[in-house]
Amino acid sequence: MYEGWGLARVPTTAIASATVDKTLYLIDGNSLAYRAFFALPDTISTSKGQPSNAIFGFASMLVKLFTEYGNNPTIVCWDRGTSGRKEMDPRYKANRPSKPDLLREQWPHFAPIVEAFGWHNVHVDGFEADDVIASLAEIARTASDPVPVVIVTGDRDSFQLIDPEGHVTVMATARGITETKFYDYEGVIERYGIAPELIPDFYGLKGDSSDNIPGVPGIGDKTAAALLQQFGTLEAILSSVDEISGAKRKQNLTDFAGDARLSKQLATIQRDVEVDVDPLAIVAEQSEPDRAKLREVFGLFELRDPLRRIEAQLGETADDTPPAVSDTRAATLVVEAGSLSAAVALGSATAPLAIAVEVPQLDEGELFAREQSWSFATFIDGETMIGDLGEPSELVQALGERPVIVHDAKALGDVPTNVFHDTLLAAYLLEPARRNFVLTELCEEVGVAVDCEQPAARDAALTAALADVQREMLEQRGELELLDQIELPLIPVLRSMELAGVRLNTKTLAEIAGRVRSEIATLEQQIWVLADEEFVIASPQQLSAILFEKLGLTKKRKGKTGYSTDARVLQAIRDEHEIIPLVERWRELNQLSKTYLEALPSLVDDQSRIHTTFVQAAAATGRLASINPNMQNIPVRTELGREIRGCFEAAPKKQLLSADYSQVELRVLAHVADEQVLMDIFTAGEDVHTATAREVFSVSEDEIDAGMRSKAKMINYGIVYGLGDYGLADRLNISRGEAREFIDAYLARFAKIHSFMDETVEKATDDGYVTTLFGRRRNIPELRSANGQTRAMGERLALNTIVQGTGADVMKLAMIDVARALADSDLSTQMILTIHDELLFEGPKTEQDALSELAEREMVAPWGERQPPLAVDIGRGRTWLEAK
DNA sequence: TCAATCACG
DNA sequence: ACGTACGTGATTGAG
Repeated sequence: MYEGWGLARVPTTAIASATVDKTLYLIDGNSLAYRAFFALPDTISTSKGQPSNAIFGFASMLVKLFTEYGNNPTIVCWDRGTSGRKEMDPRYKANRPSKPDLLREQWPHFAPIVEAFGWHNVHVDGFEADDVIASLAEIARTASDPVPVVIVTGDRDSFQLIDPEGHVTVMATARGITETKFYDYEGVIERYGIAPELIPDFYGLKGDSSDNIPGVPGIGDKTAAALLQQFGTLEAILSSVDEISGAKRKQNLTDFAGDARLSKQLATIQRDVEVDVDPLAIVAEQSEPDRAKLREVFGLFELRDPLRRIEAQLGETADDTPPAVSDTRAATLVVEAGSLSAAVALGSATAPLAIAVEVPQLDEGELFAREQSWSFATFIDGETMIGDLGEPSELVQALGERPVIVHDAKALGDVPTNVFHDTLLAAYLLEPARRNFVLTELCEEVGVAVDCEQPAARDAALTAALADVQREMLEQRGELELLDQIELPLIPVLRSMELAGVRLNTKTLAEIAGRVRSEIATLEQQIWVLADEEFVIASPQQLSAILFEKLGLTKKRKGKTGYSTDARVLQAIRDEHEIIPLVERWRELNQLSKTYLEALPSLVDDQSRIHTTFVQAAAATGRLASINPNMQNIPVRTELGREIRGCFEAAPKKQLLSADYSQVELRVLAHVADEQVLMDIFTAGEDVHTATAREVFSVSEDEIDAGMRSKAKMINYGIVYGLGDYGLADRLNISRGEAREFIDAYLARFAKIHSFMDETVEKATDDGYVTTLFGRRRNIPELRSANGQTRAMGERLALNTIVQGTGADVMKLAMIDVARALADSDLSTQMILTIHDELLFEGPKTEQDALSELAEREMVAPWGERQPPLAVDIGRGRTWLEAK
């Protein structure tokens, strides 16, 4: 038996014939399509929300065949009814559920994929794919000059077609679809203990539940194989029942002999079906894949990786077919070298000019790019000009007020004054859950291509063409305004915050670090003593071995690799052993030490300031992300965490001011659900958690204790995240029933929230997506999953995306307004950080009163007259800790 | 490269 | 039978 796809494992017949003859591949299309569908999550879908998991899996399989076995003559066979076998026994395949809707939708698209490879689709009315395969294989096998055949399928009954001469072998999908096993004659004997031609007898005895073949009761894999080994065939077994041990088994074989014979017939694949293609002619012909069609069909379903793989393979075959071009304006490009000023003067001064900068490729071992190694290009109306730069900011400078189209404007360092369109941000709005936004890939997907050798010129032309397509798509989705009014104006705001940075008191931080390091060392020794051995505390596997096996503590949840040792588990077993509190403390200190105390000091500039990078195209909900370092998760909750946060401070003679929205997400929820009770709570300026406790527990204000408030707080957060009773019970340490009662009480008291949730889910399931109050859209393919758990996830995503996303929209608008207001004022204060619902400012103390007023005003402005109003809390101080 | 863990909102 | 609240990024051990 051969495992895997490796070329080295192709049966010798295939290798020997590769130069002279060719191997015929016969693929069971139905089997592969079904396998692909069930092996891959049904949340895989195109950016338009079309399910594509089966298409992806099916195409991946064909790509694998092509790239690893070469372009062999290939015929994909499809079912067209089961009538032949159905007439024998109406039970046959009777209990098979009909094709799932999500698969049915994808069904028409398999055949074109096959054709794009230059391969053939075949079906015969009244027969299943394996009958057609068998008949074709028979022709190939019995030809005067036999053609080797490889059958590709997920169904085991095809094994009966394997011949002892090695002409016919089976490549069977194993786990998933990408993994396969090769079976030849010996391989089947090894696996089943019987020869391939006895497979029908085998199924006659044991039956096949998936096809509803009855078989003989009480006989499974093992017995069937053993009996066949002993007696040879089903008939021989049935006529020698007397020799078989076991009264019950004897009886069954006698009583169900008819069923067994019928079952064998049902499992026997027909080899004499008339097929109107000649496999030998197909072997003789020399078909080639249609590159353009491959790009088209793969592009249609956004099969990026498979397309890349097949393109790489085709590239080696020296095919010089130019890429398919749907955008003719960009098709021909005359590259001209020019001066910077000439390049930015292309076209009319008010028309958007596309630009691209070529990043210098560092040679191996080279740490810095050579000077003058940046090149750039500008493009408009088919005209392009290239040139060299010292750095990108020269180009940005020269552009002045000229409207610009660019991919990732913020990455240029200096942001052009007038960014008309950013293809990165547009792509993000179109597919917010996407992870990579590579210009050339985005272009390929929408059918935009440019024939041009010069990289910068090509990218500039691509950017221009892509922008046109994107603006049209955004317009149709109602998201163009979101780009023009929010994402684009935000770019320079973010860039100036990145440049400003935050000052870190490295001296204080170093003191803390030293203290923590020694405590960690002490803890480590104590933990090792208690464990009676030295081990890597940071390894969950080793820790779990110590805690749960060596010390025998109570195991709680378990994950994929073993028992969980996370904070909640440790807290639950804290009293069981004195090692636990030490581990908990070690964990806290080690985490903070590694992530912050040790890492941050190396990131400061000569002003002792840290500069993060805000990623505008990261979070599926519309929020910003912060990297290198992440300034949005600086500690604050624990004592040590607060000490660390206290190390972020204002520059000398300056102060920090923090302005954060109070409960934005709950306010957004109250608004979008139009829930009057919740709106009233906010309008009255009440503490929302206390008020929620009052409403949910039906008690008066003065009966509410801290415990009730914290429970209400959990419920409030839970609602925003889409909680279930189990989750709430887990967090509140109460029974599931009690949690259910709380949730029911909440939804009864805030009835509009309940109906909003129901209506949102219903509409989102219909549409396939949700939108925020400001029109930001996110596809939720999970809602149409056949899996209930996945659907439940989709429901939570739908709700949460509206609330979290609307909050993000509001904050982005606020940042733009605040930045504009600051620029229009005579204040020197700078906005330096954004942490989802908080803005951090740094400036002279004398400006803080004016700043407070400005920040509050501009932060609530985007919300307009909506109810309930938004509220902003403001704090001031030398350090971030004091200001919060 | 992935899973586990934990920092934040 | 299974798994259980949304969104991120950084670090680490292990395969």
